[in-house]
Amino acid sequence: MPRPRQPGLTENELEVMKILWKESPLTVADILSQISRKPKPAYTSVLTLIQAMDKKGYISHQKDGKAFSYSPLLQQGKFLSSEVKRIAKRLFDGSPGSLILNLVKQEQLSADEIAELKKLLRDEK
Amino acid sequence: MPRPRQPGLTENELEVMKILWKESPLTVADILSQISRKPKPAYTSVLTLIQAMDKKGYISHQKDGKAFSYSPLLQQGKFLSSEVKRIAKRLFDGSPGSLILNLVKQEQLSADEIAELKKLLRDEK
DNA sequence: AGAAAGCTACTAATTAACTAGTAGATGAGG
DNA sequence: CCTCATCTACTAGTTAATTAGTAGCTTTCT
Repeated sequence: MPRPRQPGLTENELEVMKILWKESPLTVADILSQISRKPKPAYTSVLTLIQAMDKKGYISHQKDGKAFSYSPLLQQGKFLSSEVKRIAKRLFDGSPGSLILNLVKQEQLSADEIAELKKLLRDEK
Repeated sequence: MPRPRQPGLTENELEVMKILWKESPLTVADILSQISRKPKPAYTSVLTLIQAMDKKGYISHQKDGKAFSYSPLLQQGKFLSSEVKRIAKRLFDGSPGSLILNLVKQEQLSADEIAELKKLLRDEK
């Protein structure tokens, strides 16, 4: 039996999506220029990655002059939601509360974040 | 260039660690009997996985009668902390606050969890 | 139109992760 | 002590993910 497909996005795929979420459509060259990972991958490596993402339905392409330009299909908000839910399930057996408590305990939050959190909790009640 | 090693634990590795965190030391047969994934993997598949985890330093082994018994070396608390930190960085560029806010917004927490969160936030201040 | 520049498609190689069989070692029981 | 059950070690095959080169097509510019 085979290696199972990674749920969600791989690291490289996420890097591309983050770039496209900021601005789109972009060509492969545009995306490559914004990739900070080092060593910077070859043009064709990014192309191959992007073609795979296209095939998986994460992005779409349209002809734009000489090159293809790509746009995100997977929405950032939806991805974050599903990912956060998946993490909670994976690590805390589906209890988002446990995840949150763990986070609050170990991280020091900014005053602004604490204030906003308190406000959210008030409304929740 | 190669495929990079997955940071943290893979799904199968995590399943084994969860079992060992509940009770240890355990033999391969013990662990296999507690694996709920279906189809249940072959004995030798679990053995291979466990040997790899041993090599990676996640667990240790000692002779126990005929078979080896395994115990966790990676502590649950440490793993959760590092994992949660990694997720926050990956998804929210290192802002645990953003992760928490996203979680609180989209998940309905139990009354107990809300209470405990409020208490934590009070102390934090 | 012809040449240069750039882009895509195709091919190929590598490693991690996963799966499982076979053979040989080891320990337990009669 | 010998047989039987079980465990380990070794081998091997598969797919996903990643990397990048080469060849050929397409656009653009002169």
